Amino acid sequence: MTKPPTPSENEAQPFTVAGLRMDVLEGAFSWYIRAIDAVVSRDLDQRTAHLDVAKGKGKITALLLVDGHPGIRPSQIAEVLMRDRPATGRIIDHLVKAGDIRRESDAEDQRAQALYITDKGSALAQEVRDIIREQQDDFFDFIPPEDRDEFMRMLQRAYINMRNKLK
Amino acid sequence: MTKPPTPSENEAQPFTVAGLRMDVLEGAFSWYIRAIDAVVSRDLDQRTAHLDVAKGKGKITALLLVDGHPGIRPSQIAEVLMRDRPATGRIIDHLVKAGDIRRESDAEDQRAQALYITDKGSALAQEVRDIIREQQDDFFDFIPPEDRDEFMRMLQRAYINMRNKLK
DNA sequence: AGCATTGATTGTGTTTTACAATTATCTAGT
DNA sequence: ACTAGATAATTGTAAAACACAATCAATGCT
Repeated sequence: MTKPPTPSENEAQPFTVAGLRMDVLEGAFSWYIRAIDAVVSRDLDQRTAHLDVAKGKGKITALLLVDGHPGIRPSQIAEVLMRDRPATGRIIDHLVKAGDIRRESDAEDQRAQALYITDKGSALAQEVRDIIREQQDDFFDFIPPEDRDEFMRMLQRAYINMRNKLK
Repeated sequence: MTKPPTPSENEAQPFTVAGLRMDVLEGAFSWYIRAIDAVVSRDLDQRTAHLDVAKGKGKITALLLVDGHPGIRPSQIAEVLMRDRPATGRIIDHLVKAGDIRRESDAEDQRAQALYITDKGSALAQEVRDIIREQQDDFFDFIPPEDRDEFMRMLQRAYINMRNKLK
């Protein structure tokens, strides 16, 4: 690939992918967010391929939420996942069929369900947590530990900020 | 959104969504990345709903790449998008039918195509860039300008690091 | 010339995803 | 207490995204 004239007023490193300068993407946060999401998601799919939560768009989150919040309702999970209730219900179906969680009817509200982790699900949750930690160590090893906290705070702030603006 | 049900005992709020403590998600970068991606993507879909590139999973990137790299090949776009060639080909089909780009056959390699922006596409690209900039200003206004560069560098490093590990 | 490689398209089947409609339960107002 | 409206969840369905296999054409290497 020929070396193009470097952009005059742009001092950011014009880094390339497939021989293409990426500065044409307007240096948009959103593009990198999406790309990182794609890589991380695929990698996570591979690492969890042998588990009930494989190919997870929301199964992992649902499992960990139930594990950490006994008696949680499907609608609460839906809100965290930012999915509608039907989609969330099917994720829960899947986990129930696999024997990782169980449904009970909420004592305070007969309409609602209360979800609880099973022994099998609890073991699975622990396994998933280990996998997530491994992935984090592998992918973010270039960030020194003290900067990881900073990065995490930045992501949390972005997430909170965005959620607040949506309503 | 549900009402905040926990102004009772805790003052060091550990960060909740829908009344649920989120620390059960293992403080995983990947979870926040995915959530932010979902919010940003939906918002971008709304902002571009009236354009040819609406509902874009890759159309916007493809358009900007062609605009910034005259003569680019579909396979190069596929590599940036991290999609397979069939998926990329259909995105290009869509943009060609809409009259935003045009195909020519590459002079150096008769198998390959060389893609060029049209006047219509060029105007669209400018419009898209404006929208992206607006979105960035809206969503990341909580980050002071000097920290935005830092955040951006962090994202770029994460992206590069991940891509390198995939090979 | 022969053969493996690369660029691109078409076709197909699976999986997501959102939306509408339905049932059951709760809450509020009269 | 009773009705009206809101909320929790499920089922059904249609549209869209996505990956994989097969095919065809052009290139390059030996």
